[in-house]
Amino acid sequence: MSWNPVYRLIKKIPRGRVTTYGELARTLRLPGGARAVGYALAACPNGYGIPWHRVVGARGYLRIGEPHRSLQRQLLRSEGVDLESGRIDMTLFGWSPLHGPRKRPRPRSKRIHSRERRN
DNA sequence: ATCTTGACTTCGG
DNA sequence: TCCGAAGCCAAGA
Repeated sequence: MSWNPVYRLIKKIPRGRVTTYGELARTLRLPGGARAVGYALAACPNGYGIPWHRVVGARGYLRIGEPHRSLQRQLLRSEGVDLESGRIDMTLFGWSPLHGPRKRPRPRSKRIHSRERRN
């Protein structure tokens, strides 16, 4: 079970961070794509310390149905992941197995044109 | 073999 | 940014 590459990778997700089904699928190059990850998680065993709750949809929504959904909310909240808006801000809490924490986009400034290019 | 369903993502309007 | 449609794949019925 926990020798499953999907689970192994999920174990690497840091506390307070989340990643997506698609990201995991891409990383592992799963032919089945994102859905395959969903299937793996549906069969996810308990008691192996697999932080299944840190896997969310590409847009920061929880894809699992009740009653597990509530548990996932609670677990994420306990780690400091903000869900108040109904979805997770991936620019803040997203994490990639390959690239680590997702880079926060530079605040869109209004005065871009007056900026001389550097580098 | 066909159809449905789901812990999905991307694209176009 | 929001929403529906389409693409996608494995499992069950």
